[in-house]
Amino acid sequence: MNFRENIIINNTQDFNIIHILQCGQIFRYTQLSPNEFLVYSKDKCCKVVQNDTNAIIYCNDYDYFYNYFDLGTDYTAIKKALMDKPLINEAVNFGYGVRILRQDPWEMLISFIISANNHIPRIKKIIQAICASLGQNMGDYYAFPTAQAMAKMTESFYKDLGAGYRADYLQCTAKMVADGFDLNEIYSLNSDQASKKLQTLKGVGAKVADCILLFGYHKQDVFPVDTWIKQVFAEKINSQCDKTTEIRKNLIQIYGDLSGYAQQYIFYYKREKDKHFG
DNA sequence: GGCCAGGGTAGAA
DNA sequence: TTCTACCATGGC
Repeated sequence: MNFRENIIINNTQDFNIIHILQCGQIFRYTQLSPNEFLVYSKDKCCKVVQNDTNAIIYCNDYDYFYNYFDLGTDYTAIKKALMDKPLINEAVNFGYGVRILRQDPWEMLISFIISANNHIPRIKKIIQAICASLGQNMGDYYAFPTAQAMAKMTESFYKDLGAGYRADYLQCTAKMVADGFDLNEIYSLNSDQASKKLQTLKGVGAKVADCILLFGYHKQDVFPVDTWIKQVFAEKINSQCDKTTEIRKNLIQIYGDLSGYAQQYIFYYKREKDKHFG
């Protein structure tokens, strides 16, 4: 692949590509070597090389990927502000290089509909299959397909790709967006209003809406509560309460406008710990 | 081979 | 408004 531009990041305390890619916010990337990754967004692609002293993003659209990796945000300050809050210290020390990517709302919408009650490896596989069959051929890879391209396909098409009972959600939601559901309007709404609007789309409930708002619209006052977060909440805060809405309300009360960041550090920490230490 | 996954929907109460 | 049964699939 040919890249004309590069972005050099000298502060590796606030940028670690492994933390960024494995904290559950993105499903389209491939590992080339222990420290080299290809990352895909919409119809674009970049290569990230992580070293001890710096990280380099090779791309063909400097501005897009500067914004995509949220390089204008001071994560040192965010981590400092989070550190005096409960539960977060170990998680931030572990996943210090996490950043919340500014991804495409439409891509997040489809990706997190697929994520419902699903495993991450399988989510990646289904998204890859959708791109390969409906996305524009970019030569070395496939773009994420448009709503129009996805709306043309039938439910059984998505079933054949392995989407299971989410096939119907994908078809319906793609058609609604292709028919004029305005994803840009969400930017101007507050998180509660935005969540309600997103939940009028099929396959989008409270948790999926939170993920779309956090990863697609960079709204930080939301806290996606999945099974992993539920486990942490039960272990560390309150084992009696298992109602998702109550857990979410509690966590947002603790972390406020930094909820989205806190969620990512905690999610990454919990999953990696379980992966390596059972 | 059974358990579980970045949960949501429809229908009941 | 809140609670339940049910949902397809495959990684582990």
